[in-house]
Amino acid sequence: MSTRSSEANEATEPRSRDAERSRIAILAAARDEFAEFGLGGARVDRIAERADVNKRLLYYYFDNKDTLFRAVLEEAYGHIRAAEQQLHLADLPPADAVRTLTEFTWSYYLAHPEFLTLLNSENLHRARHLQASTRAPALNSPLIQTLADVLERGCKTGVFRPGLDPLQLYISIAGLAYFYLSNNHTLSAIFSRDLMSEAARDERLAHICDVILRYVHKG
Amino acid sequence: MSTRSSEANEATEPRSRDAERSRIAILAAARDEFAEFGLGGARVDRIAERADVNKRLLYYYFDNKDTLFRAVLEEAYGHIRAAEQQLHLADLPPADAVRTLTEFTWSYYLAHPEFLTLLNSENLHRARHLQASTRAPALNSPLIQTLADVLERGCKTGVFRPGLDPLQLYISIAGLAYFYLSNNHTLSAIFSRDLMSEAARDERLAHICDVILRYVHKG
Amino acid sequence: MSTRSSEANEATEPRSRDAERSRIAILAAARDEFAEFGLGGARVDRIAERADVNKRLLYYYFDNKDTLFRAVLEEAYGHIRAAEQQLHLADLPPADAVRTLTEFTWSYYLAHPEFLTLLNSENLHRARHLQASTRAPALNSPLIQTLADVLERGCKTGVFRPGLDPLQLYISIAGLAYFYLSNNHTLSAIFSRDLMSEAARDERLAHICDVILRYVHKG
Amino acid sequence: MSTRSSEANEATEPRSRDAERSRIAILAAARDEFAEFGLGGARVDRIAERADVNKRLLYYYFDNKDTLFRAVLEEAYGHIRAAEQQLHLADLPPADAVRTLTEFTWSYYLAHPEFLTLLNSENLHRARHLQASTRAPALNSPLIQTLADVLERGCKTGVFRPGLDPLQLYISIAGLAYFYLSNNHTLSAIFSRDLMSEAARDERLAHICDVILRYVHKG
DNA sequence: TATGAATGAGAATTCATTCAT
DNA sequence: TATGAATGAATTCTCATTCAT
Repeated sequence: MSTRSSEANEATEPRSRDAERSRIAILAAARDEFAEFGLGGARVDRIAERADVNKRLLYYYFDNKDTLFRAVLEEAYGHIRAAEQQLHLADLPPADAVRTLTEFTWSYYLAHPEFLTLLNSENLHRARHLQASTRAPALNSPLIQTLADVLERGCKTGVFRPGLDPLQLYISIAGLAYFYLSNNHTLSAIFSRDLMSEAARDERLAHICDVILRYVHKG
Repeated sequence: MSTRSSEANEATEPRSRDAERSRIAILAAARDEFAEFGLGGARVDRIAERADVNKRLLYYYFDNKDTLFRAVLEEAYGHIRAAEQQLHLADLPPADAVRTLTEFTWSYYLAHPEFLTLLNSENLHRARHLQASTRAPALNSPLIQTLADVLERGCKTGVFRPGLDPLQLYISIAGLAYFYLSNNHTLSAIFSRDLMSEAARDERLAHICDVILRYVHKG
Repeated sequence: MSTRSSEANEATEPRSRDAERSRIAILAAARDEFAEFGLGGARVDRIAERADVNKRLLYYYFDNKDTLFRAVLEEAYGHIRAAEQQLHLADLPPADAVRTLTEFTWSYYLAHPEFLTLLNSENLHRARHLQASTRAPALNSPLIQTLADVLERGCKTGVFRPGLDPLQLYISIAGLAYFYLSNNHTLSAIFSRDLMSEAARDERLAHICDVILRYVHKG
Repeated sequence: MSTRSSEANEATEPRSRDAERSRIAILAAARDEFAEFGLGGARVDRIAERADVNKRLLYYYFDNKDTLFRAVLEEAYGHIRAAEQQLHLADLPPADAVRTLTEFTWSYYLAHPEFLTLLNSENLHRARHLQASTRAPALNSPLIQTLADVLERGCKTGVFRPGLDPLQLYISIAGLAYFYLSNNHTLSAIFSRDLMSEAARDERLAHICDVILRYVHKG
């Protein structure tokens, strides 16, 4: 991200490099800890340990546990938004765009389980960290607009039904993947099935695509 | 159970000394506390306060916080399963049955937000309380079988597509409602919209029904 | 002790029998619990459990934990004193009497490890239960007088040295056995040896007898 | 370690912030508390008070009460072992060496009653702290070897009997002193005598020396 | 004589955070 | 920028004991 300073600079600003490294280590450690135990269950001591920095340093960079959680959250949102941008949905035929988004959502959640638990924690706390975030507006998914455009294109070309709401659709795409993955432990326990086997996962993705595409397609 | 004294007497009784009542009060208080703060954030002291019983009594009836959480969880599952049974889906035409289940799921989650947060907590803990529960197998939703029957009936009468998987369908119905309600705080924050207004809620339910019914219907 | 009532009596005093049985069960359970965990570590709940009586009953028969401990202690002393009486040292030749007492002391401690831990507990508490005991004087070992007689007899017949102090001798006999058995765990740990194997125990007893008899014997 | 400020300054320093000093203060306080009340009866709060440090600090330096007890135990053993080394028994004539060790043991136990109660506590807990101690092997009394050498020397010079076992002898020397001092409260209560008066103590030491020396001497 | 329910005081331990350098 | 030492306020849980029948 930040353009690393040249070696010449290194001599003059040796500490800024370490500083940045420490910050990043702390954030990564905090993300893992919060993801694993939730905000309430996370331990500041463990975060420091994971980051291999002195606990006091956490408070130097971040004011307190909540601020740190907010930073982790912002980064998590930033990360998925950046990935979404890479999909370039606007360049795809409408049906491909919807399928691509659906598959991406599933894959992202699967690859980033921490994102799900972070969101669960934040919702338990009524999104108060997000509300306190100045970066929150920037986290607003521009995807909704992109998706709106896709739906409109699809409608005009006659492949999609008219009147589709991009926000509802987005939430549905997310929900179909999120619930399965986030609640997989209770679901597996209740239904005595392994929902995370490769076969089960493939089956679920196919099902989700089926649900979503049938929903948007005309006729 | 015990012959409760008349209502007139009840007011003057110094302390209940009614085991069953105490147990129930504790469970209800614990459910509320766990729902509001999660397992980690819940405070035993507050549960006792909410239940208006001596803190020590919690440990008399339940061994510890985890056991109490498990009891709450078992009761929560028992409650929704009982409600599901009341739908009598087997007695309805297939399409009505699917719509009824979808609406019920939405309504139940809406009326019982504690169920969602309890499940989130349990998933954060990898369903370890459920796994320790001897009552877990009984919590297995018999609904899946009922739903399988509904789908088969619908298929035979030509209104539903063949090859539908009841478990996938059930998870989708749940997921479409769950995600919206459980994550409403972050979603509202990110999209700067009030997703819980009556209009928004009605709209979401309509959308969900639309998604599900289009998915199951033939053609 | 108490002459059990005849069957005829049983009908008229059925409860006194159960009562006595409960008392005895409590005492036995308390003895085991105190022996295993010490006074501080003993748990009233566990004593009730061990005795298979309601916890409230402990307080019916004994006022509190300390009183119960005192009763256990008194019984323990009474038991060893009674056993000592059975030795009939006065009827034995002096040397035999000393050896018999030494062997008995070792054997008794070995067979009644609870006696050692009870005494340790009581000493940790500066013998305050014993001081509060009205039965304490009766626990005074009449053995000291008997031993004094034995020593005098031995002295007169020329087998023992003159001037031996029966109390010192008694304490030495006890100490040589007590320390080995009471501290066997730390000794075993420190010296990496199993001091409680049969061979080790036999060896110790032989050593103790050797020490004591050499001490009392003339020349 | 850290250059301690002058004594003049010491008085004005608000809080020590001297790790080593805090650790030592805690250990000393813990030793006294454990000695007085046993492991079970000791209170973490009181230890902190005695040490004049924040209770939380105990957990900073020692993980928990058991670990603290182990540390106290290790130090207590280390202390007596160090003192034993100072006796230089190898440099004394055999008979003097045995007498010196006997007198030292008595004196040490008399001056360090905490050592006795600590051992009693540890034995009540079946030496589990010692077994968990990595320093335990180092606590193995090298005295046994020294004593073995003394006995051999005495045997060769004809003053001691052959075949004496140094471990048995060591345990006997310890036991004769230990029992009298550790159980002095119950013994005093039972025999209605003050066993701790100066005269009584001198008498006991003389008796012990007599017993031990008669045992080792030839003829 | 017996018992299930209830409790206040206190126990060890945890935790986020600050101090002092 | 970094850190070891220190802390107050909880937090879960325990324990002997009493209540009410």
